[in-house]
Amino acid sequence: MSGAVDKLGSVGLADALVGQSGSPASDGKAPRTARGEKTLRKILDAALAEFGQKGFHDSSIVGITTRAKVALGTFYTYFDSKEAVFAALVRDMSQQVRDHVAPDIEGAADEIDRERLALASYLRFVLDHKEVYRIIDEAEFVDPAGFRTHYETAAARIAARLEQATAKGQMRDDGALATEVRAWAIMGMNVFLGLRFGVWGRQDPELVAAHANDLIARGVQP
Amino acid sequence: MSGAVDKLGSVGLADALVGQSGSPASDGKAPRTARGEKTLRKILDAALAEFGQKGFHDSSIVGITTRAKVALGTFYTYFDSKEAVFAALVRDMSQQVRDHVAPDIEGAADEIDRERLALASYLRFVLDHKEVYRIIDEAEFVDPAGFRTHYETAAARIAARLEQATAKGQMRDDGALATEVRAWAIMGMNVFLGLRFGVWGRQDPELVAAHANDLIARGVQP
DNA sequence: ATGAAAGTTGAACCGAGTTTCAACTTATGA
DNA sequence: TCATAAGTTGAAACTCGGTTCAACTTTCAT
Repeated sequence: MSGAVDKLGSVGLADALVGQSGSPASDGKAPRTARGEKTLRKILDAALAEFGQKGFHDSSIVGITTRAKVALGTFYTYFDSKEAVFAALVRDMSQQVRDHVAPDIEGAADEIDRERLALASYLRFVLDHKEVYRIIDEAEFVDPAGFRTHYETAAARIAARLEQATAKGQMRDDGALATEVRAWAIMGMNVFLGLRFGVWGRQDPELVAAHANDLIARGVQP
Repeated sequence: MSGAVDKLGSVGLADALVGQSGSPASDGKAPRTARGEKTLRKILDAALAEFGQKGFHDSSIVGITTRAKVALGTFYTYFDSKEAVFAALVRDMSQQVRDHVAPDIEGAADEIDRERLALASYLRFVLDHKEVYRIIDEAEFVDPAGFRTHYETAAARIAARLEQATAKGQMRDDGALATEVRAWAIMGMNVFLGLRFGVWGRQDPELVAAHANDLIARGVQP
């Protein structure tokens, strides 16, 4: 619930700044020593907590540096602005979700059941990382590019799995548009079930995922 | 695209302030004359445009009053704060969506097809009122109560329709949880398809709705 | 017609929070 | 060991936009 980055097993600190491909906003901000690396991690942890609890608007740099137990000015050694930390965080969190779900969907009986495992895994993740859910959602307004990338990437992953299902004859082939519609539909489903049964209320992830998967597999027909 | 409130056929101006049941934030702010009513409408129209284009953070009261062509101080005759207009707008927009969809789903062949009509109608709405989509989304952070009410109400409406479907033997009865899961799943689907094929891209609503409804009705099975 | 109520105006106030910066401390490697 | 680079500090400058308010104008009921 407290949601420190290291709790989630943060991947690549410098990466959060520099991004997977190319530079984000500015360079020369990456830490050059182990000491700096540690400070950067403290700031990211603090930012996650601050933004997750108060949202972007009500969060402040002072709030972040206080939590991180560093001086105000230190913040600007690693980030150009409030928006910049947020963007770094979005990239990081987006990666977290991916890395959490990936191993959980490996041993799937069939391609459709894989989606059930994915949803269950995602729901479990939301259940103990509500802050992450919130931050990604708020990215729609604070870091639109990061937001869009996050969802387009996720949709592409789902679509790829659906292609697999089609190839294996486990899914009806209704053309490319159908596949994309299904991918986005499944993603929207997952996100809203996360909101309803992970953030606003609590419910057994396996149960919810089972019902949802039933919908995907057979629809609602009697 | 410009999205004036009157373009949407705004319902109850005073209602937007006072809310359907009870008072929102403050009273004594409702206009008492036709002149005041007109000014309030101008401000709400301007606020919709401003928030829709720039988002809450980058919007300003000055921006709103300039668009509305009224003095800065006039704003405070009708609203207590920036948050207050936003909340009023959310209530209003939430109503708009409902009122737009309702008539479109009346002549439905069967209960499941009703969901197709609902989605198609919603997609059409999003297509020419992107601002509304954005404002409701941003409500998650600016007016959480309004946001939650909007989606819980919408989910309840979908669930009620699904009950109907079950009663008529057009839907499998898998218990109460299944119904709620389905309702939220369908809602999430609709929202994300709106984002993908209405806000970010454009696509024939009827086509998208047909594919999505197919998923709901029969699932993806071969 | 006239006075009170409703509505309008915009300059000025105000607080809050971001960002800068020059002095200072710690680490590193030659 | 010493010089240089990296990192840290926090007070103060700066910005910006929300909010207030007292004077002024319009409307409307009597």
